[in-house]
Order: sequence, then structure tokens, then C-alpha cells
Amino acid sequence: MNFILEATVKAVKHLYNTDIAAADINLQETRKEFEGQVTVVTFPFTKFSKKSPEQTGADVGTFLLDELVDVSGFNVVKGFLNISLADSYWIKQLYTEILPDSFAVAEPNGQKVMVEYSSPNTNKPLHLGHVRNNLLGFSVSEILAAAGYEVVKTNLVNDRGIHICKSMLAWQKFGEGETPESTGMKGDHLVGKYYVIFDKEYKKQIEELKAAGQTEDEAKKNAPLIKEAQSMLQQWEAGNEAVITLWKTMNNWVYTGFAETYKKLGVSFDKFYYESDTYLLGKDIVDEGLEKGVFFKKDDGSVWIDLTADGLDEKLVLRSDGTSVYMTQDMGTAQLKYNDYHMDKSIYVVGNEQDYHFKVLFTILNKLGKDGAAGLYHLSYGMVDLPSGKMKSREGTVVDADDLVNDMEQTAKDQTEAMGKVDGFTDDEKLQLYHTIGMGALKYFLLKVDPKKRLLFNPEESVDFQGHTGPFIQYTHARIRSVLSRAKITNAEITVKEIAAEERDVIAILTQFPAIIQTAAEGYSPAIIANYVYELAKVYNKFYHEKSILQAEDEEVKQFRLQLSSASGKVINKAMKLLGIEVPERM
RNA sequence: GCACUUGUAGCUCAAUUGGAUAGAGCACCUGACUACGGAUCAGGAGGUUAGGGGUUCGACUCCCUUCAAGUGCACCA
Repeated sequence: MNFILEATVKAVKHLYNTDIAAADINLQETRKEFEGQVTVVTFPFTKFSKKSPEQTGADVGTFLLDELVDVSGFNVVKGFLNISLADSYWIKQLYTEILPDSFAVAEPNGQKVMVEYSSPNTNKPLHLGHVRNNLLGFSVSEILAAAGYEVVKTNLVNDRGIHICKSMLAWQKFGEGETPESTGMKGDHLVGKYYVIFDKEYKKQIEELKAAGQTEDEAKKNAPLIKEAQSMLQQWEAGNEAVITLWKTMNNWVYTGFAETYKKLGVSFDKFYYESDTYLLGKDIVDEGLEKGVFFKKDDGSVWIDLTADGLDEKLVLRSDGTSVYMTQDMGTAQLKYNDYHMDKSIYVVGNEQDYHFKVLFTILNKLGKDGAAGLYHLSYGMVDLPSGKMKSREGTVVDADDLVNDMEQTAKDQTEAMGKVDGFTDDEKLQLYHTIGMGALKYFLLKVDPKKRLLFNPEESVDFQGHTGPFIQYTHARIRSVLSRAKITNAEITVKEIAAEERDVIAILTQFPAIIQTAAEGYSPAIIANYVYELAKVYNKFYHEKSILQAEDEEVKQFRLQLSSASGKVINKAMKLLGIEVPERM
């Protein structure tokens, strides 16, 4: 629609002798209830036109009508100039823009972006919260790649610390040599089981100590189990061979389990970082900060940064005993990542409970003048709540990721069978189909919502398969494929003279796709893609319902509609891919 | 207590970043060519955009204020 903007700039210059920038013009889709397809908001022009909004709109509209062959008419409602574009324009769009393979393939923009997501702890299996994280991270990566970025997907695995020692210790004490092989349990679930056991036994000890007269705080500190776990962590840091071996064994169980879950979720990574490698980093940055005077040292030797001028607090960056804290590590890891990839942007997909941490981290890196600091972004997302309240791994009130995937597949199976739509599928194809539909429903459900908002998930109510859902869009695609399979389609350009409103609407929404990708990339928002592809499916369905394709008036019209359908199917497929969702040929 | 985020139809979400009469889906009601695939389409009903004030041609959007919910304020990660 740039040509409208350019012509409007020209119109304003010609009519009112005023220079305006094309970017300042408010161009929007015309609302359904009015005639036209694009609308220029002309209120802002009244400042220099010195005329009423209506008159100003009419002036500009007349100019555009004279100037542009593709403009077939206009009307003015208040300060809104609604422009109708000729059928020939839309037909041309279909053949020159949408149908070519180059459609919505962005030129590489020469920028590199890193997306860090997932970042699990290795002491328990993934749950619904991680699912949101993984789907968001993967989808944002796909969107950025489609917008022209070179994308590096990374996973920073939190593989060390007291929480893993808890699982290790409980396994040592109560595990009786259980392994994933001996129990048939997924490795991450087995390790998670011992994390829960630790917590149960630990609580028992706390109660005993309290009964013996200790306060809650004392009991928590003095319980033998927690002391053992702490000493195990110290042994790990000291490099104790037995501890390290156990740690490696159990971590490997977890990794095998995670790999399976990642595969089911359809997410992947280009690079793994491990905290066991990075937890000591960052101390040289502390030195650097002290030299530059960004940090200061207190009498006890601890190092701090004063961010009160930035509306934040004083923050510790190094303990008095010289060991690192979370912030130290993250500064170091940020440096490591930058050294490895020299990316222009770095996105952290992390829950909103860490908003403050990342605000501080980014402020520090900027103050230190670090390369790439300007490109840091925290993609913060809300928690997933259950009707019963928060999910807590230790108390077992979580929606497990693997269970969830299985449930979704089961629901997809039930629904599909109830509709009797499995004729002609082999058993393998059925399983594949249930997976595609179930995951389509789940992914769409989680991604259509603005990441910032917290999400309520009710496991009692199955995720919908009708209406504003993934399967609705998948169904639209399957139906398009079905029609296309019943006719021979030519590649030739068809010379239809005029098109129906339903056809024009489909073309109009298709032309928006490249711009939608850019907007979604700028806002790191899969929800924008999700809502777009839903609109597209709806507009297509309306066309499909109103106009017969295979029984069209004549062969030309039939071919035109087939090509329009083919283009719609491709864009649906592509858009859904950006969400990490597959679309089936049949369902 | 302080800081950040959120609050839109009974429920789940939109609203082109300040534009038109605030739109969809679910649920509820009514209809659709003897199905190019009905997981569809058309229609009805449902709103003081949490409350109040302000800014302007124009506010769900920006500012102030009150309320509600969530999260964060460790020499934990």
C-alpha cells in the first residue's frame, strides 16, 4: 500500500503546500460496514488544510482518484477517507505478489539475533509453564527468521545447584539402584520423583525437630537432609569424583527425557549452554566494573552497583567471600554468548517473576558499555495458573508436559473418531494425525494470547477444537487441499475482469501477510500471527461457502478460484509453521 | 510498605499502538443450497472497556487517583 502513502504525500504537498512523511500517515484497513478497502485518516491534515475534515478528505480523495489508475473510487465519512481499489488491482496483486514463491520471503536483513528459551532445571520434568516458554521461544525464533534475521536458538541448562543435589541425595538414600531402564520410567520423571521424595522426608525431619522444641527456621536449617545436600554441593564444587559421577548419570537420565519431550513439542536448539560451565564466569566483569567506577566495594569486600538514580536499588554483584551470585553469572554468560556469536539482538524468554532481575542485568551491561547491550530484550510472559491455584512441583500440583501432550492426543482421537473421519488412514497416519491436531489445539491455545498476560488453564475442560482454535485453521487447510486434489490447476495467469467481494477480501488479507510477519517480529509476538491466520481462515471460509469452485460459471473463473485457494492454503501453512503448528492434508 | 504487570460480554481472547457504531470464539437461541469436507457458514441476544477525574477534533489505549488480582523486593538460582 506504499503507493497510496506516496500519492497522499504528493496530494498534501500539491493541495496544501505542506511536507509530511509517509510514515506519519495513518493508513488502515477499511471497516467492513463501509465501502472501500483502505482508509486514510485525514483528521491530522485539517491543521494545515484549514478546512473541515469532510472537505479535506474529499480533496485528497479527488486527487488520488485522478492520480492513481488503481483507485476506482472513494467516499468520506467524517475524517475518514475510504478508498476503493479496482478489481484489476487486486487481481494483479494475486499474480504478481502472492502466487510467486518469493511471497512473504524476507530478504536477509544482515542482523543476527539470539533467542534463549526453555532453560530448564535438571531435577524435575517439564510442566505446563515450561511448555508455554518453549512454544513462545520456538515461535518467536521462527518469526524472526521469517522476518529476515539470522537466528540462533539457545538453551541455558541449569544443571547444577542445591536442587539437583536434593534429587541425587534422595536417590542415594531411597533409590535402591533404580534406573530408567529398571523402572521403565522416563529419566526426567524418575529424577523428579526423588526430588519430591526429598521434600517429603525433609519436611518430616522439620516436624520432628519442631516437636523437639526448635523453631521453624531453626528446624529448616538443622534438618540432617538439608545439611547433607549442602555438603554434597560443596563436594561437587570441590570435584569429588563419586558425586560428579552420580551427577553426570542422573543429568543424563534427565537429558534423555527432555529430548523426548522437546521432540514431541516440536522445538529445537542450535546451542546448549550449561550452568556448570558458566557459574564461575563474570568475576572479571566485576573487576572491569570496579575499574570503570560503575561498581563499588563495601568494607566487608562485597561488590555492589548503585542503581537508585535509575529508579532501582543497590544490587549485590559479588559476595564478600568473593563468590558469584546469580547476577554475576548472568553478566558472565551474556559476555560469553556475545563472544561466541556477536549477535545484534539477544532475547531472553523468561517468566515475568524475573522482570526485575533482567531490568537490573540490562542496566548494568549498558552502564558497562558492553557491545550488544543495546540489543538485549527480556521476553517476559505470565504464569500459567490452574483453577486450583499455582503449580508447585514439590507438592505435585503440576500439569506435566508429557501427560498434557498425551491428553491432547487422546482428545484429538476421541473427537476425530466421533466424527467418523478416519476412513482410509493407516494406523501410523492416525497416530500422526492425532498428534498434529492435538498439538495444534494446544499450541494455538497457548500462543494466541499476548505473552504478558497470565493464563488460566483448566485441565478439566478440554481445549476446544471449534471456533477460534488451531483445529479450525487446520480444517480450513485440509478442506482447501481436498478441493485442489479434485481438479487440475494451471499455473497460467487467468484474465478475469471482475471479482466478487468475497474473492477480493481473500486477496486483500493475503497481501497483508509480509507486513504482519514484520509487525510480529518487531513485537516478538506469535499472537499477532495467530490472530492473522484465524482471520484469513474465516475470510476464506466465507468465500468458500458463497462461491462454488469446482462448479464455477466457466473454466476461467474455476481456475482463478483454484489459484486463490492454493495461495490461501500456502499462506495458512506458512503462518502456522511460524507458530510451530503443522497443518494436515486431510483430517 | 515500595516497585512492576494485569483488569474489556457469563467464560476465553481481539481492537492496525490515539481513530469510525469496542470485535471474535465458547456457552445460549434461530436459520443454511438434499454437503466442491457441517471441526463450516449466516443471524439473534449479550458492554458504563474495574470506579472516578483530566488531556483533545477523537481515549480500551496517554496522565492523575481509588479499587482488585498476580509477581518481585536474599551475600538463593
